[in-house]
Amino acid sequence: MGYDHQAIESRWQAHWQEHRSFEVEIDPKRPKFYVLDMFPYPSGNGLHVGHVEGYTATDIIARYKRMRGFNVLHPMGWDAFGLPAERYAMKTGRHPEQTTAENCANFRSQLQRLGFSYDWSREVNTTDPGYYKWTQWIFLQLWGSYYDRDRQCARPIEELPIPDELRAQGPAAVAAYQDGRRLAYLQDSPVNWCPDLRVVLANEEVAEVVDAGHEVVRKPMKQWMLRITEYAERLLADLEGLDWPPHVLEIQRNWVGRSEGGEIDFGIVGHDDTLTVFTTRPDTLYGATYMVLAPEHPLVDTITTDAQRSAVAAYVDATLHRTERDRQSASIEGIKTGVDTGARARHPLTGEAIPIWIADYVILGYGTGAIMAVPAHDERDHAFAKAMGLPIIQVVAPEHEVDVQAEAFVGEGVAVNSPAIDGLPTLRAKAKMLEHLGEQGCGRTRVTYKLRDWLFSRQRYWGEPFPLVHEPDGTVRAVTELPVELPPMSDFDPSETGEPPLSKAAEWVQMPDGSMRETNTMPQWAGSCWYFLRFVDPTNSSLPWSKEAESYWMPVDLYVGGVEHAATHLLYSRFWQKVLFDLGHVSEPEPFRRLVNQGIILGAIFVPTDPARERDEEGRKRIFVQDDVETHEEDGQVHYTLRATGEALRVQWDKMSKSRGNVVNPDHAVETYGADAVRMYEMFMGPLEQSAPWQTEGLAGIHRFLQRVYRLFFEEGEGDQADRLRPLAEGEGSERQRKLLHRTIDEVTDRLDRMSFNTAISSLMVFVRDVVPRGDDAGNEPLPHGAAAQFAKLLAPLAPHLAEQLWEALGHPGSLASESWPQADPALLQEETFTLVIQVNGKRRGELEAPKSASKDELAALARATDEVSKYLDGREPKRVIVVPGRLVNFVG
RNA sequence: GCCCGGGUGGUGGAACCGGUAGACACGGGGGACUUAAAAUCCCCUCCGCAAGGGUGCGGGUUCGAGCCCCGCCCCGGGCACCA
Repeated sequence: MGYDHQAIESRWQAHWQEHRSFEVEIDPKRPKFYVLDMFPYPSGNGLHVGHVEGYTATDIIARYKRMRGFNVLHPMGWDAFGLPAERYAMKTGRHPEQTTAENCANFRSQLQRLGFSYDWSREVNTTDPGYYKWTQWIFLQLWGSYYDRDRQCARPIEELPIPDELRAQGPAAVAAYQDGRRLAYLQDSPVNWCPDLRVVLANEEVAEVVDAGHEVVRKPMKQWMLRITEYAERLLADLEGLDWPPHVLEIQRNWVGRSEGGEIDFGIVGHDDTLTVFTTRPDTLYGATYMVLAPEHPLVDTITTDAQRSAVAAYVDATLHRTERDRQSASIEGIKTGVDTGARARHPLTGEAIPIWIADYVILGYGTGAIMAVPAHDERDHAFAKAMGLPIIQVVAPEHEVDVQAEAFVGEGVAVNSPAIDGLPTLRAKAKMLEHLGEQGCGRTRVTYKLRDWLFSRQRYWGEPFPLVHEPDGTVRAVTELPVELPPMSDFDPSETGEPPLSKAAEWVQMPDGSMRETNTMPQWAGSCWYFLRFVDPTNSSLPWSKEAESYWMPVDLYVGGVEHAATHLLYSRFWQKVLFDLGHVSEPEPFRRLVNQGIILGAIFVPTDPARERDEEGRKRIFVQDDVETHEEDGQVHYTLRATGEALRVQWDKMSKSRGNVVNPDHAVETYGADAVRMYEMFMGPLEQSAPWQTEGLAGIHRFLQRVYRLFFEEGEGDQADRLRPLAEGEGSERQRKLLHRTIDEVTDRLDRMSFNTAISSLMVFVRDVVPRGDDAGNEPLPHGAAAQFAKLLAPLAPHLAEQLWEALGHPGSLASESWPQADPALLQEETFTLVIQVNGKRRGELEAPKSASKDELAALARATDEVSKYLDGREPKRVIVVPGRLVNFVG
């Protein structure tokens, strides 16, 4: 019969399911290990091999840690709210609830066929009212809190101190005061609106949508915002101490975008208003020759002179209608536009009147939305000054000559033309200037962040409803009865003006008491911001999670997923975790201790070798898939040609995508080669973090290895007879076999600890190759029973089905999953001799077997006596002899 | 432009703390078994006939560099009017 992967795999999958092998409970006596995958959006296309890579890695770790005695939490669920289900529904008329349920079932069975050891009793689904009840509950925690800047933590809104004069103005004033400080608040301001998708987007989402070819414009709308900016400093500081890839830490730091500088107040000629700017270069204040406000800046209206009013209005209007793409490309080309408001600012030190402009290179949301422009020392200001003919004054002098009229000098130097700070180097000049301004009462140090508040409402149907109602008097009230369920609807099209689909559910919106429900829904991130918390206690109906479960299981010890979530999901999750931490709902300020990003699995496409033929008549790229291509070899080189015409092609490895047609579905591979082979191949391709091409030949190679393993244990039965376990030797076998076994145990253990799965597999391959002598000596050292059993255990995390089969055949009842991990005997890892490399002048000239116990002098003497050394020293006495015990001897002469 | 990664055989990749470069596979070549093929097993496979040369290129440190330092080139990713 041979290695029948289908029979073996379905048998053990059924066994695990039947025996609930991977279900876990809190056990304070045992150390816990929480290993988590980024849960998938269950799309209609099903799982692809890219998902499988990350899931296999976590499964190996989960199984390994179980065998090492840890109580392992390894759950899976579905991030099932989102736009695709809704769009699919619009196309086909099938309700998202229906398609989502089907897709989840499909994903689950695909995952089960791969033999992943998830605790399925903990499965969660973000679209389940029993789940999103708690998403809504967390939202109400945010809505019900404010950020106490003195204590640097969130506190219930009831604890917000109300100034006496406000209290005197009555409850409406108090409510407005509170609403202005809640961590969730309504804001009426320009948002990123995508007319194609009819949806508003968070800042983090804009780039992706623009890349997909959609327009994004800025449009004023009333939106729910989350005050993530209050957490900027903590989101930054707490990155310290996380075991995350440096790359992801950098992305997070970039998003938070901390910068230190100062605020400077400018008076406005003829007005009482103060114009405050943020700058990182207060030392260049004397070089400020004009001011720039963001077009949306609230002061624009007040200060614009009548002569300039129409020009300013036109510019503001144009800015609002410019797309993000426009502004991006303008920035790359360095094109600057703007309009003079006619107003003049009073320089705080010189008293000079300098013009105030508006320009869209200044952004309302950053700093104060206004800048002092120092064209001599800022490239953008320089470009603008050149374009508008504004003066450029040098106030920083580097060691070498610079011409600031031609080009901005942005580096450090010594302050010049700056009476208050002349002669000071930049760093000290900055501090001195702020100190000086502080004394005058017109400046202070300040830290700003690029991070903006998080736009949290979407005009979609398939998302969590906000648990809020609007009273007729305009106040907002929380709904205490959760969940607020989505009303059944069949028409989800948002209106062109951006009215959410839920506004059409008239009966649902209208509350009996006359108030109206909020009709926006939450973004897809909401459900994924806290799912790792729900997994610790997924069926709790009275609490989102019990204190006990949370403090036992959290934080996540290992989190594996794609790097595409580095800015969004991870930042948002950390933010929610911190709010929950402040309010005492969780015990840790950071949710994910260790993060690993799996690489992308690449699929093959074929393109013409001839560059002239890369595109067809219509200018489209000509790409072909495996099925179009014929492969043949010549001189050991593989050549590809187009089957139809014989045209020469070359292979190109590209990210798998449906449009390119190079997606590999794991189901087919599982059927042909088996789940164990697919899992092992994905790990054998290379380091987990690295991208690698999917090559069927490699998968077949792993399959062959598993067949070899099978044959190592079993001999084929004759006729209808089942395969039989080979006659095994007692114990761990010969000295050679024992040494090999214990070296393998040692290596595999070390390599799994380092998540170096490809090299762990190579250790197993060496064991299988060498444990039983081949050829004529085959009968001399049969496979020993003890070694076979320990090998089965080593194989278990990587190829769990086959490992179970082997374990059972060795006479062990039950599953191997809860057996203990083998331990290497240190005595057997010690070799008595080693290969001593002999070098002369750093070049390798020979080697010999030397005893481990030999002293440096003895090693040198052994090496000195060899013919090679005499030959290459050619009669000279070595000037120096370097001996590295256990490694080499080098004669320098 | 700035900031992170990374460049090792025909291919995927090994190489711990600066100490035998190319483990383990894929592909290729040769052989055994077979009437034959498949499957399986065995041997060879960085380049070179050899001396020797080889880890993107040029230099440096060192007895010794894939690994450390300096200067480039290329690939991947992130950020990008953030004052």
